[in-house]
Amino acid sequence: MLSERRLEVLRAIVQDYVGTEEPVGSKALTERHNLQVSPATVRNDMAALEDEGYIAQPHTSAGRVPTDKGYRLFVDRLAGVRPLSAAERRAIQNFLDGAVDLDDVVGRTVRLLAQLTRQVAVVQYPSLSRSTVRHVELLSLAPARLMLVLITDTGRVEQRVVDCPAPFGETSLADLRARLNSRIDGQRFPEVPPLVADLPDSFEPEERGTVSTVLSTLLETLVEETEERLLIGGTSNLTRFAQDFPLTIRPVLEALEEQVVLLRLLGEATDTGVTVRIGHENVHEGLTSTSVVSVGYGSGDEAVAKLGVVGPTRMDYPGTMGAVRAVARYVGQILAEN
Amino acid sequence: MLSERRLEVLRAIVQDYVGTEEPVGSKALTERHNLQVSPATVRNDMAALEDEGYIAQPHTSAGRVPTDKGYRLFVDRLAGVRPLSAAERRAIQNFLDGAVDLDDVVGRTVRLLAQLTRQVAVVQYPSLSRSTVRHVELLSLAPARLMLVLITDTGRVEQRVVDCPAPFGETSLADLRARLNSRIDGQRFPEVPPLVADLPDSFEPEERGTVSTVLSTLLETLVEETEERLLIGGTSNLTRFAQDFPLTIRPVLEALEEQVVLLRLLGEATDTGVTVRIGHENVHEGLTSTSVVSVGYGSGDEAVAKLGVVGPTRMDYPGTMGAVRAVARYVGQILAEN
DNA sequence: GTTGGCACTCCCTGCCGAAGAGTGCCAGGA
DNA sequence: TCCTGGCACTCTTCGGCAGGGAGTGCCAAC
Repeated sequence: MLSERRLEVLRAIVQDYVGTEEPVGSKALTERHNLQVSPATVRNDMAALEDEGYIAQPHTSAGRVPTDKGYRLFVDRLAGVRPLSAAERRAIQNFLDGAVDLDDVVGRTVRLLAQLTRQVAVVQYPSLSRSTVRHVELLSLAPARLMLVLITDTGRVEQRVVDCPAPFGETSLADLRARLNSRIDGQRFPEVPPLVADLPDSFEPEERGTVSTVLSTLLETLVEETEERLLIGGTSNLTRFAQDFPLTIRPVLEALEEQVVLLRLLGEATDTGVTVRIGHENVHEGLTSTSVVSVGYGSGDEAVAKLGVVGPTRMDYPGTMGAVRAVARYVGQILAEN
Repeated sequence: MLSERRLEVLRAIVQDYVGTEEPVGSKALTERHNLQVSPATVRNDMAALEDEGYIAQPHTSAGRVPTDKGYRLFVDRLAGVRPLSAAERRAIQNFLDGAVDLDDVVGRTVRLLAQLTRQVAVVQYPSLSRSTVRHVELLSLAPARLMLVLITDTGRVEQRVVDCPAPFGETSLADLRARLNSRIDGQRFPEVPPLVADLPDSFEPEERGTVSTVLSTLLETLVEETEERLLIGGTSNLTRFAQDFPLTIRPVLEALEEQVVLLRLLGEATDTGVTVRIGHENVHEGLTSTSVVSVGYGSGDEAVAKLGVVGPTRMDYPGTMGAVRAVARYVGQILAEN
């Protein structure tokens, strides 16, 4: 078990390294932190921390750098989440309040997050699978062509063109529209299929084909569009850690272009609190030198989507976690208000 | 006036430099290109080209590199647009054919373009200002709350929530919906305002407030959303020219995050053909060492939006122009089919 | 107008030595 | 048992310097 002071030394190393971006030595450490012991003592502690795998030396006779394991300990036991200042909170609120629609909310969120954390921000669109149906609309585009519009409680809108097997009259259309809405309004997506299964039966035989087509398109939309969309921003922040540049940044940019990878990254976030994945804890190869800080957000108690940031393992964890948590909270409020 | 052979030398320099990414000398040039003259002669030609400002030396006793002016001459007079191979064309067609809706079309296009050109791709969503109204839908969400849905001929859907000054009955709603559609269906956006100006007058006094609110929201949407959205992709391709890395790539990434800058870039593209902006021809500071190849695309004869790629001035212009043109053409077809 | 020859310039690489930062270990003291 | 000062050692970094290579510019000859 590590003594209290050794933990303190680790904390100091992490803080200094995050600040200076350079390996930190024993002398500098005693000068900048009020450790009450001499550099020699710190050296002993550092040797112990190194034996345990919490820190490492880039080369003999260089200072120490935290390992992934060291950051993990730091995040779990040595650091809290730094709350944002009142000014920052006001800025978030003001910025998000200006949004006009869902796209705008997500767009603003990603910019805000990138700016606050000075890192790459990733925001997932509110997932359809956990949202509820607010309204289904059917429009006639041509005698045998309809447009299906699906509106969710999070403000998301999906539309599909439906080619009907036979012409479908306006009155039947209004009828179908009304019945559909009365059945599935307010329902969650997974609950929809059984509720509409018998709808074709209540129509005239010659209309059943069209009704079935409409329904299967609707169900397809519900399933397909559970495929989750993402927005990312702030990639230019990657250039801030410019040292081992091309080698580090390339795979990260590539990983960020793959939705699948990102979704899995965010997917690991739990509903309840801020999740941090450090370095090699990220399975994807290109991201082993980055950390991901993510959290769920939603209009109510339950998370409907996730958001987070991706940055170097050498990041300001307390500040980043604070910013991510705060942004998620405000976005949730905004969604709830609409 | 430059002699035929000097133009040939310039073309050879551009081609070699694009291929090798290194300054090209007289000897290598005579070896790799069938110039029929000796290195010494080429040196004379190079000196002349340098006097005219078409090429430059990074330093004394290095090879020559094309200047922006050199690339310009190359693009304008020395190179054509390289058509894509049949296999490439098939690949484009297949890839785009799989798209399910407008978002998907744009998403696929940006990925395709990035992959084909191995550069950063930018695709503008079909602009609302040149599209026509296909349908307007009004839904009642609550007694005094409506949702306005606007569907365009390019398949784009915009929605807005409207808070009404007074409750609005279902029959009035249907009435308003019908009148709106009969007036503006198929109209271009700029033509809409005069067509609906007198609509409130034909309603009962207590309903006029709501009708006006709906109309102003509609007009706002038409104007606001002429604010054009963009999708970009393939930023990891920026890492391919890894030499003067952090300095070059940083401002480019920053520029790419600013919609305004990108819109202006694409906006310079003419409707008719592929436009190329080389190096300093781009006004934005961060993009002076990049070239932009862009073109308009649309479902008919007229361009409804632009797309293009951003890459180093040292790029394969004929191939890039060919790819951009081909992709634009196929996207236009896809849009026309829907 | 073209060509071969030749001197010159400049970059790149590797090598060397000095300086600096940081460590590990040891012996002495509380 | 733990802390401390001292000291030798290691390793990186940086400037200076020489050698090799690539490419040019110019000149005289064809």
